[in-house]
Amino acid sequence: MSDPRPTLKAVARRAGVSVSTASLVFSGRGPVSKPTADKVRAAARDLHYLGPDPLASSLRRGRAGVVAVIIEGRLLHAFHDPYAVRVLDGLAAVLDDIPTGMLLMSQDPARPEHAIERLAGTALDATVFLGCGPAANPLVEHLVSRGIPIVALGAPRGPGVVCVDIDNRAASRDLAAHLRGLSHRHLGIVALPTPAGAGVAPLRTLLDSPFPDVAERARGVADVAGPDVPAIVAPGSDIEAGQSAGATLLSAADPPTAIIAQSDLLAAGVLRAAHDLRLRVPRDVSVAGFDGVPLPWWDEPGQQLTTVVQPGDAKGAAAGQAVRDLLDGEHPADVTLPTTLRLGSTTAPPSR
Amino acid sequence: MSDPRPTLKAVARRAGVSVSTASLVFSGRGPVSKPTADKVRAAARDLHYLGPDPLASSLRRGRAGVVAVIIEGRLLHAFHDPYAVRVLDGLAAVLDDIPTGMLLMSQDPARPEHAIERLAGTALDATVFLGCGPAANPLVEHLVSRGIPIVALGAPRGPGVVCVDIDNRAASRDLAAHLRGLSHRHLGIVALPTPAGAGVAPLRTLLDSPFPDVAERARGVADVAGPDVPAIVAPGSDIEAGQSAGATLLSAADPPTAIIAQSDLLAAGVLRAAHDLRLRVPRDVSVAGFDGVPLPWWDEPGQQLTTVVQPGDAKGAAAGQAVRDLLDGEHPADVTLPTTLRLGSTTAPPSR
DNA sequence: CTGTTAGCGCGTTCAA
DNA sequence: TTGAACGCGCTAACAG
Repeated sequence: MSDPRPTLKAVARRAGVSVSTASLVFSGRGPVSKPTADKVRAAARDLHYLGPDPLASSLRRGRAGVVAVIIEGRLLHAFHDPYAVRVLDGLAAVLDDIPTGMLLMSQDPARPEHAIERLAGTALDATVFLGCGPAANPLVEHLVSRGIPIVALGAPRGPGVVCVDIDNRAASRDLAAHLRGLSHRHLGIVALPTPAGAGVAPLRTLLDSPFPDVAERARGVADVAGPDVPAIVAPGSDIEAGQSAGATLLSAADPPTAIIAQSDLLAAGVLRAAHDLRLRVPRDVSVAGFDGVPLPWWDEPGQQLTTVVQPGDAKGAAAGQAVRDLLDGEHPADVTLPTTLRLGSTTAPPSR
Repeated sequence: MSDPRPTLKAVARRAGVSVSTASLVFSGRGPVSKPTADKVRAAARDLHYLGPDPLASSLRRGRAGVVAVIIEGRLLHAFHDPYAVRVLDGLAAVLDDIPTGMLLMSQDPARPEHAIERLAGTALDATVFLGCGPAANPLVEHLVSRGIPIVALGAPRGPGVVCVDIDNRAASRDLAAHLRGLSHRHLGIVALPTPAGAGVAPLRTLLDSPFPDVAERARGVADVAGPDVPAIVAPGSDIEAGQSAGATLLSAADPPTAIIAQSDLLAAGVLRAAHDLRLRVPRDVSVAGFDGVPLPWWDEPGQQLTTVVQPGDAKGAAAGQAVRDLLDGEHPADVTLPTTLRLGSTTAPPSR
């Protein structure tokens, strides 16, 4: 049943060669005469040898063939976001060529130390933070002192961390400028969820959020519309969260004529909230998002969300490249990817 | 910068004890006097020793602390499906306790052998197939001969594979019976995507599909409504695919009065197709799905898809338990989880 | 082109 | 309770 796996030594002995020669046959690195190689392969077949033990091989070469992909919070929530999935897909494509696998690790924000313990016992060549977390993370210190390269998609930040991101502030600024250009004077913001937030507050309170994407996107809007724009932190990252936050903003005494949500999923929720309140989009209220993910139930011909399109797959791929370079001993620079403002059908001049 | 990591030996020497003693301190297994233990820990701190090297530790113990999660096709498509994500989340929760990480591996259906090569070079304790694949998979043979335990969620099948699944046939049969009970005589099926399918064909052609979920769900319907029900294989697993398949069925000369889609996402597409054709659901056509995932843009008060609800998280958790048992040397039996038929607002008696 | 010699860093006997 | 020796399975130098 579970007989011990044959070893390279056994194969070598049966083939009448030395272990190192057999090793060369399987790794394909050194020059081996064809007859010898064939003898070794034949012996391997006889013994049902399936190649070098990855564990031993890893120990010897000092490479695990694994990068950890770290996700703040539950997998469930991260992968609910089509944008995160897209990034992961782009990352996978590049890592597959190294070749290196992706080890999924979720970090419970409630007890970040648990993640450290798990990480300490795991063989890793590098780590990729999928982002959406705070700028500071205790994992970083651990990884740095362990000498493990770190690539972050937006967060965390820090020395020793290669950062792949977009210019959140500029993109947000362009979006806000678009709405101002349409002569919207009453904006409203639905921010990505953070543990802190609750209730409507001036945008100013978000400018120093420990979450870089929240803070920078807020700054972009503040650059154009000032720091007093009413903002609400969404209670989650999904459509329902956007719906409830949108409902709050839109039911206010003097409701905004345009709402900027910090993600498309949240924007979709705002659209629903508007619908619930019998408000027409974009006639009664304009809505804009962030990410540029497909919203199949909304993006029909003639119906498309105004949003900042960021290249999820390119972001993943860039992170993969950074990992590759780091593993090659290079020191890749931070990457800032371009975004485009997509003018859809959900923004128009205010009717009042 | 990247100075060599301190070794256990170095720590032991500095503490004035032997390596094995130091080892006991970190593993916490053997009895060590408190003063010695403290000395060792102090030495570790001085040298910035962060615990045993996971690679070396793994080699010695013969455990990698990793299970591979195998996904047919691109990550992008798998994770687009909220159901798959839910399963993964349930799995993660259990594996976290072992503790074991999840290594994501995608298997390109176009060249399954590539996946074997990648697997052969990866240290693994067990594998979990996330399902949605054909019953036969060349990876299985490789894994079995390597002695690596396999848990499958529906597919692949085979000796040496622990299968965690639902009773697809019975669940489907119940669903079909519900529609027949409403006196629907003209059913239509939108099947999960398979490489083979194209165009409308009798249900009979699906009964022997190499994809177990497709075949069994088809059988369930055939049990009730016979093998001549018109069926179409969706060109993908997302909403668009369901929409195009639904459009085809509904534009036929004698369109069905009720459509069963083999997933909720496909059903959502069918709903859209009906909408496009100005058909009211459930007045003009009934629509049912499979999975029971939240469709936030559809599930409003008074609007809920009729579907088979299967417990995604329980399925993931059961798979995790099976992995745990297998790693403990036990031989867990196959698991069949219960489903429930949820009668929503998308099915009603036909009006013609 | 092939074989010999050294480890990679750690866990686990077993004897003291 | 501690320590010395051995080996997990493989690969990178070097020598021949």
